Amino acid sequence: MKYTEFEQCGLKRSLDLLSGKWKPLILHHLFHEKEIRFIELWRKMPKVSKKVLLEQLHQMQEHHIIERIEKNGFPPQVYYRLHRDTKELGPALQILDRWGSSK
Amino acid sequence: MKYTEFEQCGLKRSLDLLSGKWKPLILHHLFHEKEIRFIELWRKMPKVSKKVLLEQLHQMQEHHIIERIEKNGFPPQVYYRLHRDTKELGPALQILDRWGSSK
DNA sequence: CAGTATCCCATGAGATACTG
DNA sequence: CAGTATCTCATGGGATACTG
Repeated sequence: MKYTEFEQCGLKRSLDLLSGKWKPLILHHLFHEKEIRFIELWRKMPKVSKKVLLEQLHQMQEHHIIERIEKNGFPPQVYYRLHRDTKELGPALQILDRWGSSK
Repeated sequence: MKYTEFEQCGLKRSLDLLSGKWKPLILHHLFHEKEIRFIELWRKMPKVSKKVLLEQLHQMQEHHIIERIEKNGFPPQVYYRLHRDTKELGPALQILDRWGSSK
């Protein structure tokens, strides 16, 4: 994500990081469940292809918005949860959630 | 903006409405200045084409995020300001602004 | 189960010129 | 000054099949 002199606006940065077709939904679920297994998350979002859901998750990992936890064994078990820093956003996201529901 | 059964999440709705390449910046300016003339706003964002800036503004109008005020005369004078409802977002956007600056 | 590899397409946004 | 009209292109995301 490029970040030039004219885009040094924290708000833009945040919205860029949090937007994306499925990221808000992912956040929504992770704020409710704390830790979700990949397959569970996928089931809650039936219209995304696995590829795209993984893309979104990987981007969010890169940006330290979520964390990936792998538990060894077969079949593989992978969980996702919010990153520490992201929890600060709780109050903000709640306001947005309410505001968005009335729009 | 389509809004199907699987996307009925206020957070998604909000982020969809507020994101867009230049919308966060527009919000940033309007939260600081209350009312800005189009040409002024454009000058503060030198890298957008007029067409695109207008597109973003018009979408934000449609979604009742901002208001357009036209003052008669020639040359035309058009101002933009936040819509009432949008001001509720102040606290949320501030959190996001701070968070985004540290990312 | 979790993740990759391909191929395809719609849409957002850039450049530029024009108008009332 | 504010706004429209064209044309162009990158990229985000969809469908599907495959792998460790």
